[in-house]
Amino acid sequence: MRPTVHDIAAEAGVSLATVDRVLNNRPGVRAVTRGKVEQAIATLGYVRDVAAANLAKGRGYSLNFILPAGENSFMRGLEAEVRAAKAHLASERTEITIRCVPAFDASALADALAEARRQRPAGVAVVAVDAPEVVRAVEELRQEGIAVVTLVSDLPGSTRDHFAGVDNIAAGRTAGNLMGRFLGDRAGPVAVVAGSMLVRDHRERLEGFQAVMHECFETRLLLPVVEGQDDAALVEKLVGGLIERHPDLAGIYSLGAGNRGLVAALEKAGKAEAVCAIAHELTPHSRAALLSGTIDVLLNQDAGHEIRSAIRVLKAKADGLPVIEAQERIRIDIFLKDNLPNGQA
Amino acid sequence: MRPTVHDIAAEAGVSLATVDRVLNNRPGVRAVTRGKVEQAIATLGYVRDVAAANLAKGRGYSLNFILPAGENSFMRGLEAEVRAAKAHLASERTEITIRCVPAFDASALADALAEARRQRPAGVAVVAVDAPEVVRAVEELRQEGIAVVTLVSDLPGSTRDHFAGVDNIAAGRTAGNLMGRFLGDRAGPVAVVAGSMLVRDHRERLEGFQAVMHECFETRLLLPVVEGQDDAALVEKLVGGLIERHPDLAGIYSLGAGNRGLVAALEKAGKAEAVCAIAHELTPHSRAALLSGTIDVLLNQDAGHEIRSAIRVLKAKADGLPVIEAQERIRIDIFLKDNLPNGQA
DNA sequence: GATATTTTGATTTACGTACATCAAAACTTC
DNA sequence: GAAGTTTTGATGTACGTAAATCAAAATATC
Repeated sequence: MRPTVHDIAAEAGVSLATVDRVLNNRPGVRAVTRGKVEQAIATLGYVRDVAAANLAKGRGYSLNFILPAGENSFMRGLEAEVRAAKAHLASERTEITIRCVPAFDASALADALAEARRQRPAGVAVVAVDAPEVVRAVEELRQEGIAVVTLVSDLPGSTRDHFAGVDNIAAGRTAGNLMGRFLGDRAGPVAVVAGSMLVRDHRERLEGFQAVMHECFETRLLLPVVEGQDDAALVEKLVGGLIERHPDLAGIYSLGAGNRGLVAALEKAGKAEAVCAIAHELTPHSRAALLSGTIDVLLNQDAGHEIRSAIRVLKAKADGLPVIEAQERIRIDIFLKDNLPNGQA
Repeated sequence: MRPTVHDIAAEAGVSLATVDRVLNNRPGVRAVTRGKVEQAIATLGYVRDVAAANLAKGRGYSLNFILPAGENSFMRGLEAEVRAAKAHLASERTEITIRCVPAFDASALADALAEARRQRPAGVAVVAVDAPEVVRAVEELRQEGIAVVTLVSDLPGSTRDHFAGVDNIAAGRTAGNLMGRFLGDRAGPVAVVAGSMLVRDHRERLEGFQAVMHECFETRLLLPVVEGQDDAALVEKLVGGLIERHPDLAGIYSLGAGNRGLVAALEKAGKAEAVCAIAHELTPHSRAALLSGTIDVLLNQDAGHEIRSAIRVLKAKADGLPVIEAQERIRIDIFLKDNLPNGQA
């Protein structure tokens, strides 16, 4: 049987009340007595039963998730994962609230954060927009002792407790490495389609991609970046133009959303096979394109992992517990058609 | 506030005892009354507080892990992850016991399973050896209501509750796809080094690799498989021989262990750059070789994820709860030097 | 050595659920 | 409608910890 507080009291030769004072570091215990209790804890190997403790404290965790609204299928997938976690955690004294705000709108996000603060949750997870007013709103949350985790897109310059997302520079480098190797000696330039250079993760992916191309495949011509605003129709038009202007186009790296447009343009031009296409995020559409061969590689961040990691971290921070960084690292999934998971998404 | 059993009783206009009878489906409740209670549960949105319930039940989970002994660094990594989980779960009424048995020894494994049965744990996780006596031992555990999860290597033909490991056919296919694409038009044959064809996961990786090479890169010559017994010295000798006999060797797929030998042979022959090497499992050595460029791709299964998944599943099964298969799928990590995690391992 | 102060003990209640007991009420059945 | 059976209520204890109260003991202060 695991030792309880009673066992500690007996072992240390003190009362239950004193053990409680030591365990919850309340005042009124002499150093000698505290030592005896700590000794007993050590020899018996006592560990506090967190479930019982939370029950006694009447503690619950209330968490707020703030996500961008809109059609972005990755974000909608994220939201679905939050809802799934919410259902699952209902039995574990954890209550989750979801709030959607217009995408890329810093002031709307700052307002949402201010409102979250009024609800005094234990923690807030937010897909950050990189702007000063957002940083300020986060700081105010932190000052009230509310834990903050940034999700997918980080907020440097703030004191957020943690970032639950992938290393986008590494993602871009990975795309560059694969592009360079897949093309081998084949001639022709490589194009890059971004969503918007205003978004931090896109900037970082581009940075990584260009770095590797310059370091390792310096003879390959990189065309100037075009911005598709994560909009399928615009992406299709832009990629169509690229193919027309560069009939020998060898590869395309699409580091934002709007993959439907990318796929449509490649297939209409009959370039599905000839052009090596690397894109981001596994969705039903991108999955189909990977299987058909139009897309050659998909880089992905697992939304479910990000959400569950964010929740674990928020709870730990709310309890003042340490976080195991290695366990919370979100990996970059590389999907070829041969290692696609069978399930949904 | 979340509703409690008391709220249900009040809402349904029955006593606490009746609510309890319904919740834990004990006998002695008329259908009408049961209906009233269920209605109240639905309207109030009651969810049982599992922490409080476990506390009341005095329930704890005792889990047994049975792993292969020996020098295999992947297995030692697994064991380290089990120990880490054990420490972490001490505060959550979960007790983990680890037992190591000689590798590839079916009867020793069957004995260990029989002994585990005597301890009557809630669940057992085991790295299976694919043999009839092991299947029998697993069946006996299952008949006593003990949950069983196979780890890393599955046990088809048994009624184990779950397999926590990667799809090794997909892993082999992935290796084949990458090998074919990385080589492109470069001439030369490809060699495969396995550990032993007696081991199921090695057989499956080989099967996947060969399938893709034949389907998609049919002009590429595949040399006959050599078996290195997961032994670094033997692997080094075998690979050295391959390089001598085939000066134009283009690629090597090492689907087992003994990567140290692979790396040594390639580097001694001055073929570190020329030969495309794909191997399995991220260890300090393979990591270094990936960074230096001797190994081009590492496929990996995350030991920590496998262990934590096994624990979640065992607990769920012990409670008779459903498992979210999508959440428990163990992915195949593909590591290039650009997306290596920073941490340990 | 009397008084003030700090430290400790003993005891109680609470958290939300499980489980047991015994009595009371509601039904069957003939 | 009496006897038997099933259903329901009322109540208490337990799980391991938190938190509070008040009294008792130990120590410090002058």
